[in-house]
Amino acid sequence: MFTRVSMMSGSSVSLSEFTYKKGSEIFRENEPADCVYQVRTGAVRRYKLLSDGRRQIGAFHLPGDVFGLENSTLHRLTAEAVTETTVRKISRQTLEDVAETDAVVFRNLLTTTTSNLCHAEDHMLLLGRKSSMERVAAFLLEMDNRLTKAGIMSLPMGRRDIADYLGLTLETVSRAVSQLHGEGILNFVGNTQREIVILDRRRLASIDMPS
Amino acid sequence: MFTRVSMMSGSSVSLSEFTYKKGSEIFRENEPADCVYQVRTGAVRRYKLLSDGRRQIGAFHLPGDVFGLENSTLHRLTAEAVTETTVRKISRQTLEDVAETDAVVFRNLLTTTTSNLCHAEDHMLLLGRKSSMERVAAFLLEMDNRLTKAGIMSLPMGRRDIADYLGLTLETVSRAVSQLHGEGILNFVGNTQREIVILDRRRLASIDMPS
DNA sequence: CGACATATTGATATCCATCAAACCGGGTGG
DNA sequence: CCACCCGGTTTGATGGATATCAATATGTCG
Repeated sequence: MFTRVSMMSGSSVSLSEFTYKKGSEIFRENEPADCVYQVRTGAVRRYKLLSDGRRQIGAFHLPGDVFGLENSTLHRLTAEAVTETTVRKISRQTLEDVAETDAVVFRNLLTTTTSNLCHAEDHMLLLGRKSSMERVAAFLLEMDNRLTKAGIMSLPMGRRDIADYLGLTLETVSRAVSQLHGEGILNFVGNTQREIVILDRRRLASIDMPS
Repeated sequence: MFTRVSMMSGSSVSLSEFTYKKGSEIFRENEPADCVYQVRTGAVRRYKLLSDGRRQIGAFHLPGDVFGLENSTLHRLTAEAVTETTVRKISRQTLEDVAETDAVVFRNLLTTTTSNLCHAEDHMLLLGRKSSMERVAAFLLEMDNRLTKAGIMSLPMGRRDIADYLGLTLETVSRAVSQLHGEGILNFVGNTQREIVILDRRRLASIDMPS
């Protein structure tokens, strides 16, 4: 479970792998941020809650993504495994010690944080200004880019998670997907509603970004 | 106009001050990101546009704030002066050279980026899940924290900017502010609608975060 | 004072949330 | 193997919050 891994720079940090069952919590908002994580398999949702239960998922993390890097000593969102998920866990302190002396590691920290910021900025535009159909189209294209293999996209998350990511209700998401199916833009494969083939990326993209 | 400023660490970088007239553009989305900026006086809005004119302001930057730090070589939002604004401009290359050898400077870069991410994460919750009244209350409290002097908050931005920040229309913002005024939670002073006294922060906070 | 920008207020429309019911697949146990 | 249940999804009917359209008011600047 413990290994030593070089960080492309001569330095190395110890890290360990963990597996989380579907739905289990990885860390909670306002918990001490002791570790940084990298997804190996599965998927993670990071979200904020209001006291009455309203939830906003800020990001999904898929294999390769790094998350849990915080400024303060506390996590600012809760992280949960969407499906069975394995992660690499790196002690924050260890990482910072290495970063202190290794500019490449430090630059990677900055790059990771900046790309999270990038994503958040795009997502604010979606949440503040896009229609429900535009949101769903944007979501499908995002996931298509990140996890399509052999033309089939197998979504790890259910309609509820998608809705809470897009700032919609699950019914609205379902209706939008049904409509796209009816218009021949996507198809379902297998017997779950989570395996999707996008037939017409061009048309999806024009829904996302109306010209 | 040019000065040398120590960065709390023995290093120094050259920087220069610029003034932008109300409404003028500081940089545009997808322009090369050559410089990093710090607001000295005034206010800056950073936003994204859709092709049909819908606008989402991702953040307002007030005196002291750093903005324009990007991952790639391109800016990802457009920045404009909300009012007459002066900024300090630092060459990105210079900053990176210094950061290379000075861990304190590098850490400041990371801290700045992370606090921008922090703000974006809070704002996604607002945009995705809060009602119009909750958004306006949250906005007033945010601005109150950041720029109230002597009990009076003088908003640099108009209703249109507030609306585009909150993902609402300007009419909805205006109605919410009027309602808060009618309920005795805030008052206007002077003869503009931009100078506001918050009379009851407790009540505003309970609107923002319903318990 | 007059012209223009900005803000408020009112009337109506629309998109999406809410409430509700049916559907579907998967697992469990008889 | 089938009956049942259960979580997740789809689909339908209705309502409500906010957008839109429009008019008036207020403030700013020449």
